[in-house]
Amino acid sequence: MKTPSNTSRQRVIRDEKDASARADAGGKRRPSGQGVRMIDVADAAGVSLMTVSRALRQPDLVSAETRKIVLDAVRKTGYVTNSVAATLASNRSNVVGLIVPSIQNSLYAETTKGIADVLRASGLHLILADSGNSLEEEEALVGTMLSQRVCGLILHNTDHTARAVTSMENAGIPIIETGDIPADPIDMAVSYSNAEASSAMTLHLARRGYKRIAFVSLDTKTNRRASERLRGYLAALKSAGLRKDPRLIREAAPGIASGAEVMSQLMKVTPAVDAIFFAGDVLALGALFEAQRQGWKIPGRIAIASFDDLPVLQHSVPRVTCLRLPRLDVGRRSAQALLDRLQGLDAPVHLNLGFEIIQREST
Amino acid sequence: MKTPSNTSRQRVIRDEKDASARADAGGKRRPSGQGVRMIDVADAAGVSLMTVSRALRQPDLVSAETRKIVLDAVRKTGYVTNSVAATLASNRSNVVGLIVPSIQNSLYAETTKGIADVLRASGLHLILADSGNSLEEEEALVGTMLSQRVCGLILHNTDHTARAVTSMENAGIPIIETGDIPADPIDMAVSYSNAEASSAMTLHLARRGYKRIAFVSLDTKTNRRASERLRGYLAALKSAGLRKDPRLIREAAPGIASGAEVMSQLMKVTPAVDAIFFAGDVLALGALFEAQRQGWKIPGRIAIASFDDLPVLQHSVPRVTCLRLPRLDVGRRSAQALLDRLQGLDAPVHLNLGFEIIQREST
DNA sequence: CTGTTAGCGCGTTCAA
DNA sequence: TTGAACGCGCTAACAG
Repeated sequence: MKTPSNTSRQRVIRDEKDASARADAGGKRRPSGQGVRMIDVADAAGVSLMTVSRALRQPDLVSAETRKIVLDAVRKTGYVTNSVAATLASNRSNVVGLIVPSIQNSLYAETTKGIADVLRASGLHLILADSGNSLEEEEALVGTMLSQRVCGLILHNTDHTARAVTSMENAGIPIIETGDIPADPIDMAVSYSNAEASSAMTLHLARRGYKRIAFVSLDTKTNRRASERLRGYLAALKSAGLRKDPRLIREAAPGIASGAEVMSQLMKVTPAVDAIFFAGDVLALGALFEAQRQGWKIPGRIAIASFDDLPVLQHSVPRVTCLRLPRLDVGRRSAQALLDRLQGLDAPVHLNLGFEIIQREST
Repeated sequence: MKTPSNTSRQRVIRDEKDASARADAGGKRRPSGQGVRMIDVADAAGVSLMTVSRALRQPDLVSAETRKIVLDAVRKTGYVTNSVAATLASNRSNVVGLIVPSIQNSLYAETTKGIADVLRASGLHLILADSGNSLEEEEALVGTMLSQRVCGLILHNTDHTARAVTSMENAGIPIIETGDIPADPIDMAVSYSNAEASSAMTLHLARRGYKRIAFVSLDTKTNRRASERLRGYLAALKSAGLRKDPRLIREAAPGIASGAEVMSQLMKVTPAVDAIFFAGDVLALGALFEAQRQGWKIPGRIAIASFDDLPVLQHSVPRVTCLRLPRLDVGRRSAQALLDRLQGLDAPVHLNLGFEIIQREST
């Protein structure tokens, strides 16, 4: 994405000012809370260390007055639980690992949010990392997360290296895969089906009378979600009795500019195209802007549908027909399944949360 | 944001299928890697535990052949470092805490990405949480992160409760604040100045000849970044010799729909307005769509500028004049400053990374 | 209800 | 270059 050529830049401020150093910048601040151990609290309260431990973690097992004395001592000393030591001693961790393909992508952020909310309500925390869509990177991240002794792992991906799979199988913790319905899940899966959703949208377009429906996605070779969407599209074409036209099937790099480019190309190479299904990223948005620029009426000249129901597509001109995927819910349910399993409950192993088609002005 | 009334929903699939339970769903998988301790590797390799520890962490201190034997044993046993125990024993942690106002907001995601990348390159990990713009929630999160013994903390916020500040001051770890230039930083700060940026954009609009410049932001009472932007706007008005008109100053909820709503209101109540500076969130985008819908020419009838240089504003019709904030860089530099401090270097205490104005078609 | 004892798995520090 | 003892700060299990 280059800066548009009609852009003039005004550099207003562009310097780094090292503010005058703080007196204590070297880092010799008094760790008045850092070094306080549970035993210090116990001494301050005049009780044993175990009483402090109980007062903090199982208050019911301690008498009300003792509890008060202990909590006062905690406040006074500025004690902060050391959950590293707690994890080691109890062999029970309270952090969950999450690996997403890209931190920046708002779609994953929604799932992340759902996960974080549910976990926090149960006192668990989240370690987040992104694989940059690389399986090798994912493998490395799985390793470091296991080394952190996470109590569970959630992956927004269903393809993994053999070694990553082995590590996870051996880890003895709940593993959740999402982002698609895996053929052979490692442990549990919570998602929607990309193939089903893609097929449904294609059929929806066919039902509305479109005959030459183009399909645009991200790279199908390295991205399972993209290839599943292509599969769904092709299946739908067949069942709708439309013929497959290779010129109408495209792959695009992520990004708005890329969507505009593909749109422009399709219109030039195959003017007979009457609908385009953008099955990924923000491609549909770029196409929409390109159409505005060129004066192509949507849906008069060309119809546009998108895979994800991005907020911007709900308010654009025209509003864009989309699939609505339960991304937030996928996050919540994933976290819940993980919690259930941790509590020994029989958590559901597979969960297909489905999707909806949102018909709007663009088709 | 309600679903537009012209939307018809087609529920295509909406069920949860509990797939037939896995044979071992109860969770009795063999933890063949989980229970492997360093001592087991040592036994397998016929060396002492310490030799294994060295072979893994300081390979140079071990002879080449011993190293090979140990690494083979590690592979054979499926050993995974227990960094919980390592942290406790060495009193040195390798996770950094990050608290952002909202995980879903892509603006924060960019900074998060910059942080994650730099940290990973140094073998550190990230614990992420969002405060939901609540200072109380932030205080709680600071507590839990300190209890995890993070080796550093990054906050995308410069306002904190007194107790949160005290905790952080006492923690004895590097603390980085960002999102604005704090008047009295806890430790280090890496950011741009919201007031400066807002002022610069307002002056930019004035210089281009706009006389009645409206200002729209998020809630200035609870959001320091918003109030700083308002301050910058007011200062710029004064220095440009424009008078302040209360009807031209608005606050809006976050979201595209909200931006459209404010745009519509401003045009109705004060038709003389000739430019609007949307100082937050995706408000400018909503305004843009509203203008498209109403047929108001941009910038002929009304000019629009935005605070953040969102990708969508770079490709919209028209392209929107924005401030470009170094969000990715803020993340990278924050992480770097933290790393420097951890290594005992004299890291810069304050860093003002500045900003640029990107003049585009909308003004 | 409270205290005591014995580790959790590893790194530090020393000695060999 | 390698090994042995000790302890990191806390919890589990039991005793009182």
